[in-house]
Amino acid sequence: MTTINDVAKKAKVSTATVSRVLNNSDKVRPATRDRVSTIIKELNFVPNVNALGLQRKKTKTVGLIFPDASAYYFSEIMQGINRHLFKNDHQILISSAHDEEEEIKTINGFVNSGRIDGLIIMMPSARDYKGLIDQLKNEIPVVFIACEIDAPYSTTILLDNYNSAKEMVHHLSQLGRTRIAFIHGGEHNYDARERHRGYIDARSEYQLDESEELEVMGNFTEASGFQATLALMKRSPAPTAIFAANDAMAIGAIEAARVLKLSVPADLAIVGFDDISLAAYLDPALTTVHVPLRRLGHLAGESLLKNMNMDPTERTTEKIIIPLKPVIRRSCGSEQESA
Amino acid sequence: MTTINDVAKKAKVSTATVSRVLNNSDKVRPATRDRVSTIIKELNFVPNVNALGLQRKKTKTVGLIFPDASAYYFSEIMQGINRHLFKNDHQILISSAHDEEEEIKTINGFVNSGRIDGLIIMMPSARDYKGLIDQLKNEIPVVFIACEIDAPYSTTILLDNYNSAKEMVHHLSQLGRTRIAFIHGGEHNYDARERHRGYIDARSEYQLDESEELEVMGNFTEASGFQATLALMKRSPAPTAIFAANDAMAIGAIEAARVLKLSVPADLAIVGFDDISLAAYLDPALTTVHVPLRRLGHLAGESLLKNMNMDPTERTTEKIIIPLKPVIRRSCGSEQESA
DNA sequence: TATTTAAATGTAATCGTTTACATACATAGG
DNA sequence: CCTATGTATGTAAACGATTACATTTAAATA
Repeated sequence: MTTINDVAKKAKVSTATVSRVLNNSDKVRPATRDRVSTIIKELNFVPNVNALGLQRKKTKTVGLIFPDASAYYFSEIMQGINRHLFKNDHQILISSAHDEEEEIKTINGFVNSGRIDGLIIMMPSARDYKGLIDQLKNEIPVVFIACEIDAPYSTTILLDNYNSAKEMVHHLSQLGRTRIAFIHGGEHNYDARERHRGYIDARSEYQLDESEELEVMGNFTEASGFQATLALMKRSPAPTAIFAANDAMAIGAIEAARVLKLSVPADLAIVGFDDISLAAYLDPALTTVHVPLRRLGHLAGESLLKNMNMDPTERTTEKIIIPLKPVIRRSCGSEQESA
Repeated sequence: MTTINDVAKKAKVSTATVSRVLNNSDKVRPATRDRVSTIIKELNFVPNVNALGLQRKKTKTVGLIFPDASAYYFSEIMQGINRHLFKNDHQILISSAHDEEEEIKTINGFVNSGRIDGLIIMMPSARDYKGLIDQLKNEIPVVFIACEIDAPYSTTILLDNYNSAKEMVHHLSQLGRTRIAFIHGGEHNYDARERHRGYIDARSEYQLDESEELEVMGNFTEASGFQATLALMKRSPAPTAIFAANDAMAIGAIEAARVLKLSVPADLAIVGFDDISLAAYLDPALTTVHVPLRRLGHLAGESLLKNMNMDPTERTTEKIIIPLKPVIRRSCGSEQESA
């Protein structure tokens, strides 16, 4: 690996001068600058990031912690983050962990090792991280995605799951469905809980059937949506609509309806949440809630970068809630078709 | 940020002793070790990675370069890589770039900056990287995924796209389909090209219709599969089967068939490639080729780590080809149903 | 107890940058 | 031609760890 010394020697200048050329700061005589630049290119010299980090206490790297599961969610969000950070010459260091303990250890390592300048935490299943957060706040800026953590001096980005879920239930009720079932995504997932809460509140607000029988637990997979639907359709009276907490489960539900020889939406309306790219290509096309994942990622990257370039004393606590729009397609039994 | 000096001072020992405790090497008196360890925990001391990297010339970080698109592929593979590396206490630095020029620059930066100890390049659209590869080989170990690069001293992991595509065509021909169309994934994608090659060779090998009319270009999206199918069904005679180069396009094709009031598989068999999780839940369930992405990622991580722990002079050129298995479901018109 | 020997600890150079400060050089003014 | 002044360059100390080598301390031996 070529170092600044190699360049300095070959250019017959001191390392200080090379450094000045690299950072195109100060006054360097044009002739010298050219000579040094040429040699830098000649030797394909790239400054050592460890030395840089040690000296500047900045690494131009942000950490990204994400859960094991939710690969789809993750990759889309990450692409959004990456686009923005790449433009600003920053790198992303990723880590996913299985349990909370591992996560805390990882975060601690990230933060206190001088490895990163900022951190994005995507942890829908987070519980109580108070202690950790207190550590975080003075060190580096943090952005939380889909965590119901009330962390000072950090940014939290949330989807407006609650209101969109309500809106979806409202839409179903407008179409005359009064017995609406819900397939839950998992007790330990923030988004799933919020969607469920919206469902529950809407149910009572719009005076729909409120039996507990209408709620069943899934785990965000097609298979769980399939099983859940089989179970739900054994209730009597059977539900006339199913609201799945995500599209994958809705797809499982549609398949279950097919197996049960039920027509969707005539016999049973089915709606999902996420608007994955193929939702429009299902039969029937799936009514769902569109979640702008790339934009979410973009916002996260943007907010983080902003805070990284800010004096720590000026940082504020920010909460961004992204409104979501239902996408009405055929599976809910609505006549209209919208983009 | 607490440093080794803070620890040393508080424990009334030299930094050398603290370092020895950290690396639990050498002989440190148990009493001293305990005292130092306690203080390390007390101060929540984590060694600075930049200092470590500078000194040890190892960063316990591997780079991962991936294309802008293929989010689904990417996230699955990445999870596979991450699982393995996390266990071995390594971090992943990711970067995606738009064009080849950007990619080369990124790689150059990664390799020559002392940032990473190994590199995984996922670049199905790679063309001619000879120059770059020559740079790479002496620096750090590299694993290529889905690149048809013949790089010495590196590992290349490929899917057996060619043979599986042939097998799929063979299967269709066995079912009596002789006019099989192909929806291409894109000229600049290695996997897509290989699948196409398999299709072409199978077509001639099994004496099927070989008209050029039967090939149409897509771009791996549902929408392109949809459009491609509309176009294909205008040929006369129309194809009796469509082989889409990935599942997303197959889904688009199924939807197109629906619009055209064609029954799948009776009128038109449709098969895909990838076996995404919901393929089994489509109507009809999609016959496709299963691609073990996590395993691919795992293999990549494993191979890279192995090479990183190897004396550079002992490194070999390795090529791993992952065999793929067709998953026969209903969309091809086969009676049998397999896992 | 004095001496040898081994074990524990400390000192200081090193890794590759940046940057305050010191110094050399060039230009202009007298 | 000499000095003043500003500009270009060099010197060396940091950043936070590791580690050869030196030194101190403790244990073992006589």
